[in-house]
Amino acid sequence: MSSPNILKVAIPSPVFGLFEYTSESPIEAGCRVEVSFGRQSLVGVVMESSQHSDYPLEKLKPVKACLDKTPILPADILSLLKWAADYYQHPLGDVVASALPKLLRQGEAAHIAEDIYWQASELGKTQGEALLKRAPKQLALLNTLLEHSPLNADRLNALREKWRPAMAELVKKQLVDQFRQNSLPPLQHKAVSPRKLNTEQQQAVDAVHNSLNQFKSFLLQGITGSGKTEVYLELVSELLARQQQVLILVPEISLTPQLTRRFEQHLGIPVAALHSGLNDKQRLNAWLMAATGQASVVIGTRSALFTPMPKLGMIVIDEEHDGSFKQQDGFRYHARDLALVRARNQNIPVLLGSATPSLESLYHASHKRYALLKLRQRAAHQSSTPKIHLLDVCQRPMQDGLSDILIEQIRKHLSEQGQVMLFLNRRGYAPLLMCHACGWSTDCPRCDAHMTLHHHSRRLRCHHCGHERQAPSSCPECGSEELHIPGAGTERIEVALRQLFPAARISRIDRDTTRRKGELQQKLEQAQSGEAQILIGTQMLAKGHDFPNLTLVGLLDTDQGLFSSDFRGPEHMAQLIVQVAGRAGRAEKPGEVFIQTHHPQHPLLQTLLHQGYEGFAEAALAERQQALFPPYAHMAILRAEAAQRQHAMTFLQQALEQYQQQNSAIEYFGPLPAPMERRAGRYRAQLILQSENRKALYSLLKACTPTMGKLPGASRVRWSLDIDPQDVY
DNA sequence: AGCACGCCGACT
DNA sequence: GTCGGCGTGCTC
Repeated sequence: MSSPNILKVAIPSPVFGLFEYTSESPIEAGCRVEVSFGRQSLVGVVMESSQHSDYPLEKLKPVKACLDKTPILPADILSLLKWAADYYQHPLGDVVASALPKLLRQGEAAHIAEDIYWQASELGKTQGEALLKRAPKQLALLNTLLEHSPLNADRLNALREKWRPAMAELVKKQLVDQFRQNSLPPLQHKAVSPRKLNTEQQQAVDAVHNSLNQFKSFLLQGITGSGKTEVYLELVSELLARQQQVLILVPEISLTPQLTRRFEQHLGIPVAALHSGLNDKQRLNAWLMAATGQASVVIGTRSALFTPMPKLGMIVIDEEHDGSFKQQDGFRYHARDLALVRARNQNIPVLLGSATPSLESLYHASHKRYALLKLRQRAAHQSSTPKIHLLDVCQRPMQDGLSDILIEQIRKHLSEQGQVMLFLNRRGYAPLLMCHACGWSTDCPRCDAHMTLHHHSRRLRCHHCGHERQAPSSCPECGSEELHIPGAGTERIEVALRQLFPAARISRIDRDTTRRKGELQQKLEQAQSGEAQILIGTQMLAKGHDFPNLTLVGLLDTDQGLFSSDFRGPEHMAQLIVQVAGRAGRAEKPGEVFIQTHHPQHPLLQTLLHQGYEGFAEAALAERQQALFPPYAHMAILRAEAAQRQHAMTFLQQALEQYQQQNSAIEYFGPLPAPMERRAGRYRAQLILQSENRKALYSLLKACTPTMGKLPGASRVRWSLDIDPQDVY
């Protein structure tokens, strides 16, 4: 009898380190195993197998079952996950779990589900047109099949509506063959029309092209409308010709469907999309298609970074400055940063694209860590950069957050058949309700925040914890009926606009009006078709959408962004302004942008206006350097929340003392209560760690984090460590 | 995170 | 006398 195999297994549980099990037969790293863990049964992933164990052999349990014959996570993904768990100091089991689709986490078989496919038959190909003269719907469907076949229900739904009755007829007439199979049928590539690239686009393509099959990072900085997507398309097409795969990461607010369609149309191949709109089964299928190499292109949000791709040749991060690449809870990784690690491990290029690159990326570009590729020209159908006006609203007549000048401009642009887009980063009707007689206001009972008034539902809602109640019609403190409604949110703007422009078609796009699935998509299409004349929305309207008829953009309140307490506040504000300004204007219709502010002399606005985003970035980076903020220093935040303020603070104090015993070159700020201390009834505090020496910070955290839970105060708090935090909130 | 064990208050 | 509150500790 040979000695049993010892497996080191990553368990989906918040404990640091691996757990060892025995197995009669050897099991490869990357396979899932079912194991008993304490009293529960869990699905874990084998990370290593060996013949030796430091743990007493008789205490090891045998694995209950091996779920995969071959690894579902290949060696390159396993090593990326190990690296990430170490860098972000997060339990490996949890990290590994986040790389798997839910169904695989639950132990489902790693097979692509059997599906029904339809394909034009020989008869259909030759006789279809003649036989279907009097059945135009069936003929149209048959033509779709001839162009794209074979197709399954998912893809047919994407291409046509109400196709099932016609399909049934076609099958009955034997013009279409129907068959089941559990893998994607061989793809039919359709002819791809060549893209016309301008000089800069071609130079960008060439630069990346010359670095295929080696690790190199590129920052593609292209102003809005300069055709970054064309560059991606050209490169992807080149990689497809080399039989390689491409991974494209996009921000969370769903641009995926548009981009997916565009890639499918231009490349003539199905693209595996991994975004929030999928159900578990679809997600698993898309993941498996990528992992088996059947899907050549994967477009997905943050977590798609961990998709196994055996022939990966390039990674693209679109809108690389976007905050949604950073996970904000649990395993707090940054998909853009990890994409660089993956590309380096696999020796492939990585392309970061943005009109407004993050200051980090510009910093890396200026230190030659990234090659900078610039697209300065707008494509032919685009107009020159729009004209930007700072609108000083001090002392000006305002109506529900709209200044008289802006209202006049809206009127003018509407009369000239232009489309208008207004931004306000505050949803609801008004940020609070206030008693004119006694000063009472609608404070949330569970948070240090006001409850927002929602006019339509006559309710008050806290946007931080979800607490909700009926809006009172008189003051609950003094009974006065004189309730003051200060400030404006998107809902109020919408109401005001409907009164001012009763004939205009107005569409509001924020979290309240796009709650249901597909609603955002539908509203955006309405906006793109020009059906909506005035669009009012929050940030979600700002991301990457093209509105062909848009001539006027208004930013209704920039002041909150100018004085944000977060060190990234100015950067985000500048990116928002540049991104939305870029949406305005076309060749025949120049665009105009109006920025309402009480602080037109603010240096951020002045620099941005006169020196552009690059001038702003340079100034902002100089400020970061002075204050020793990232990217000039490395930062981590230890956060804690508890039912009592003192519990959170005490725990962080204990952690600080533990850190200080290590004697590193680290600066500490805190422990301090969080900027909004109370949220959902819990008190939050934070301890900021900062150092110019990344290694020092890393080894300090590595030494302390795994035992952090053993501190005496730890049981009273929920704590988390955020490496390279996005926000200092 | 689960899920136990464990030692003190108000119920049939 | 028990049911159950959540503090504490462990999981190969």
